[in-house]
Amino acid sequence: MGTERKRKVSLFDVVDETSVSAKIAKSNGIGATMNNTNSSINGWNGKPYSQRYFEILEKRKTLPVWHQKDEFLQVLKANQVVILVGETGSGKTTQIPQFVLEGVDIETPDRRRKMMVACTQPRRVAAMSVSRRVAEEMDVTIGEEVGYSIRFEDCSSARTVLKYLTDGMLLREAMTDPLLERYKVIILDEAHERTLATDVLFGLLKEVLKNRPDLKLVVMSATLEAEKFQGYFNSAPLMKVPGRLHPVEIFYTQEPERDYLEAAIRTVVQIHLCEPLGDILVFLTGEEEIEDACRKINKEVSNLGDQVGPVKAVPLYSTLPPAMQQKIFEPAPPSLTEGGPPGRKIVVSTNIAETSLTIDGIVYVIDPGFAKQKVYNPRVRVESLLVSPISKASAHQRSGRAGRTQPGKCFRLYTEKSFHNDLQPQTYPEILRSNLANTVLTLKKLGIDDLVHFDFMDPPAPETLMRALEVLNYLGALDDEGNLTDLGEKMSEFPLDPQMSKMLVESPKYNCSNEILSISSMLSVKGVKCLGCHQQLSCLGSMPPAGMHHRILIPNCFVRPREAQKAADEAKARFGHIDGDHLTLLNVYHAYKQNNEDPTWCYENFVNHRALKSADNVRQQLVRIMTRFNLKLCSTDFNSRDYYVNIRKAMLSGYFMQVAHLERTGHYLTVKDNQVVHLHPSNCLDHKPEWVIYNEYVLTSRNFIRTVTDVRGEWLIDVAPHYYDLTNFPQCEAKRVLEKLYRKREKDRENRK
DNA sequence: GAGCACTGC
Repeated sequence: MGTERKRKVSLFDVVDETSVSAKIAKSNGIGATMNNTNSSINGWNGKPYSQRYFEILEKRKTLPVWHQKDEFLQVLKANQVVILVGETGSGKTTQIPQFVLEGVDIETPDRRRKMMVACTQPRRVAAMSVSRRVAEEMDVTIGEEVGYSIRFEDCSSARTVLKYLTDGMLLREAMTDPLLERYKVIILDEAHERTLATDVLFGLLKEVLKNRPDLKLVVMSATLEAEKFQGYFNSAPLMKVPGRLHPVEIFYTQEPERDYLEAAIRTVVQIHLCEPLGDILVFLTGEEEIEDACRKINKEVSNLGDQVGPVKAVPLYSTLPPAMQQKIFEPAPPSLTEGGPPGRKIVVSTNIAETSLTIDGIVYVIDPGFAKQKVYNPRVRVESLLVSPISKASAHQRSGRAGRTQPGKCFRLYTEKSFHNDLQPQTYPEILRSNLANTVLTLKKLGIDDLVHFDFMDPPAPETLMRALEVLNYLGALDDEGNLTDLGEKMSEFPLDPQMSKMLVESPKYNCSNEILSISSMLSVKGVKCLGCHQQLSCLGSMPPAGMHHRILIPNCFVRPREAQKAADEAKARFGHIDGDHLTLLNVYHAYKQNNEDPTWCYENFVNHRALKSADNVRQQLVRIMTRFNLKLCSTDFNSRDYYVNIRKAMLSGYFMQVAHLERTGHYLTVKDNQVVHLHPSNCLDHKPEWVIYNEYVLTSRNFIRTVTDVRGEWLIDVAPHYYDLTNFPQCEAKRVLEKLYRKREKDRENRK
């Protein structure tokens, strides 16, 4: 205990910088080489430094983190794990990895190859853009000494010494390289976001560090949670880097607000009337609410007459197409009259503006204190979205958005008392809010056998883990002892849910892996709903003219513009397969390929070209994995009666736990769980099948099952007899039907004899 | 006859 305390304190002691850097330079190969060679030559690629390098270097020297370089390297040298806390603007994401490269010896006995430094990011765009920036700072070509790796794109080479990658990607790498032996230092950035992948990496790295004394870990985080990290990593030293944000004044309401939407709009108008120039950022929970608020804001302000400056309220949410998202970067509208009051831009956004997207020029933030958050109910195995209060950390992050370019103000639409008493300190980490079937499969593949004693920073509910183990056991990925089976090994390699991976691995047995690949890919692309005209969506046209926004719906890949609903429905009907939505998706994919992936064809047929292109991309990745396992790519003859039957049976091999039965009352009940569900109205069935297989269960205005296909009761007992074992089945109508089917099967067998 | 916080492999 005494030594730990001493170690922590020493971090904040004044360090004699010259002696430290001298020691560091002496103690390692790279730093020494770089210091000793002519400073006009880049030690990484042997080329002379460009003029730009020195220009950027001057800017780098002004970053807060720059002044703690020697201190950081000293701490890193003395410890295996270092926790670094730095607020926005400290420069930690770009600079710390470069410091590491200077201070740590990455040479290997094989002089031709060096070890790497990895820096993880929760988002792809960040991995890409930060690595580009750092390559520029180091004056090297992106993809050479500095690279990045994200799904579908590995921009790195044998020369790469610093690699930015998504946290999910590092986890994938760990599956083939369990000790992460290519890396000398791993930096987990944005650790406070606590993504599922980061949380799994925490536990995994804690194990790996024991077996790799030469490996070092740097955990970088933005907020208060640092002490929790410190506790988790055996009192690793903590270093703090100041941020560079302007001060933000916080205001609370005197009384709780009954209607936060109304209060938010009222606050926007008040700011606009009373506060100096500067743009406003409003946080709301979802698309519908955001569009509504934008309309109301624009209307209310224009009703105030021309004594008041004009406003432009722009929506921002992830499913808005990129071209529409660009609108948030347009300048505020000019004053209506010469010398009249100036205009103001108002961005109304979901949580996307909290972390993923930064908008400069925001001076005012309005925070009603809510966000839609994923919750998982292990009992019914359903994930759903709930509007719930945000955490203190989240509120802090939101207010910080007001101080990026100048001092700002944040209006919290709740009382100060409520902030202190009601808000949780941190957002519940994702691992506590998710279905963990896929995570458990990954952990098993990573060699973690004892999940109960795995060192999670926040252990998930035992019931969630039990559910995950149960699902994987039913799927045959784990045996009864909980060990990974050969099937499970293969399944874990697919970047998909276990049900879908199982269906893919089994599909050659049903002689339809080509078709199952297409369906899986189509199911993997998310729907895009957006505003704008049809032209724009089809990727053919440009932005719609101002004021010409129509509401458009695209479930999965289908486009349905409000002004052409009938034509769109007719187009969809042409692809429709009466036996179900999965088969309809297959038809769309086939038609897309037959028409040479032509965007014009997509436009004419009301399908989203972008979605199909991305499905095709996913498909190629899945094909590569199938080929690696020697899983046959095959199809049943299209003219055979079994063509669709085989596909539907193959689907059941993975989704036999997602089946609903039509009761005599006319309602569907999910099998075993006996939940009342309704076919989602987007389905293309022309009848109500007795048994349906569904892709997802969504809780919205009612319990819906979405993307459904007709299956036969007989297939259930053929494909998944272990799950449809009636000795372990709740009393219900479905059970009685299945009993009959089993009896019929018995009789048939006797007759044949 | 309805509706999608945000990521990631």
